[in-house]
Amino acid sequence: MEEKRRSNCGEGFSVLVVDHDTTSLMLLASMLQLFSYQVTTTEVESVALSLIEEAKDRFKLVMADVNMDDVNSLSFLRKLLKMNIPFILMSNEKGHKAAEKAVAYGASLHLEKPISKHDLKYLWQYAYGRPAKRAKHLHDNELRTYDPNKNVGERDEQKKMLNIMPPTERKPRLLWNEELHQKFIAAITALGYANARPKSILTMMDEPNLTQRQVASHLQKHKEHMKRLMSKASPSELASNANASTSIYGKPGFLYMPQGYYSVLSQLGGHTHKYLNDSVAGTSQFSYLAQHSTAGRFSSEYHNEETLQFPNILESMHEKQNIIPDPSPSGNLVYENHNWEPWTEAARGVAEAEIGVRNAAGGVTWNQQSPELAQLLKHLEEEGDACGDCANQPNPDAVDQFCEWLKEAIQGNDNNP
DNA sequence: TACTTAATAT
DNA sequence: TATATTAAGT
Repeated sequence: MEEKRRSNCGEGFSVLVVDHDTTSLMLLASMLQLFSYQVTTTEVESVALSLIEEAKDRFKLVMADVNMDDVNSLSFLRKLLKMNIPFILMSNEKGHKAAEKAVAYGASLHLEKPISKHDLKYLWQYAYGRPAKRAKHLHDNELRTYDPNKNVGERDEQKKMLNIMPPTERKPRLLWNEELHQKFIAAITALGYANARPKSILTMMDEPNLTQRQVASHLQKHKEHMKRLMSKASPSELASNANASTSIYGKPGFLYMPQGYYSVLSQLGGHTHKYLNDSVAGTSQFSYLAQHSTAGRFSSEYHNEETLQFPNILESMHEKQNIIPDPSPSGNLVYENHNWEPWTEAARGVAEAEIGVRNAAGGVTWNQQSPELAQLLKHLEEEGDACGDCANQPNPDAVDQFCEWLKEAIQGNDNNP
């Protein structure tokens, strides 16, 4: 009964055996057949290759006893790796050294000769390894690829063979805590969204333990987040953006600022936002903003009322877009170019949504239904440059100019409903 | 090469 | 779920 169960555990599993020594080749082949493996044999690597090429997916596994100091044999192994065919290396050599060498060349396993039946029973499991990956990691000296699906015995065997530590001792994955994320945001803000590339972000962040890939991954998620925010928060806004325009100061729901004022607003930074929130505390006027900025886990985790990033978003979106007043009599704003990347579009939408405050109906009247801007203006005129703990104080003149513009914007919008 | 995106793995 | 990696394309 034992014999019967053993006899079909390799059922339909096709193995190619390569061994210069005909005797051991035949011996192994017959043992494999005991377990119902489909066996093909050859003494020569080149024949093995042509057999593989004949039917690409035929062999799930290659077992080979090759001379690892031989150039031909090594190129054979390399080709196996390239084709992602797992292979097991066999040799008469004993001990860790041989095994280590074998695995370094990408072998899924090293078997010492003579091969026993016991070695072969679960051979098929090695077909699911990823030799190329394993080999590559070995070269990096960071073996992270234990197969947790292997049973304990095999794992131990592998561990012994490789003389390396278990996965629990691998480096823990990076946690993007708020501080790190803020650093990331600061970097892409400084670079400008349009120029924010993983490499430059990483340089800017100056975090020695951070890798470019990690930054790239985070950047990807960040972009997706911006997109999501955009589609959730203002589903119809892009459409109305495209054609509606009511004054030189904005389209419905939005306030567009000339170039010079972005940096002012940026430098006011969180203070601006905090003021706006505080100043309307208890009113529902800013409920949209609050809802918006805390929607979803990402924002609530990284943003609070004091750390919203919208001025920075505005600044950087401007770098790319160069929004200018249209000199034409219609007075409409135009964009110099329209090649926003989708996610930049999203960032812009978020920023605009937070500057231009919408009422429940989705429209805006700056001075009547959005007292925040008027209050901001009032605040700036009264306290202007008294920015207190503000690290990078805006130029007072710039603030004055901004106030002027803001005043006009409020009135102008009123004049052009 | 460095980058992006989508898909998938962990 | 968040982060990491891969695949495939520019």
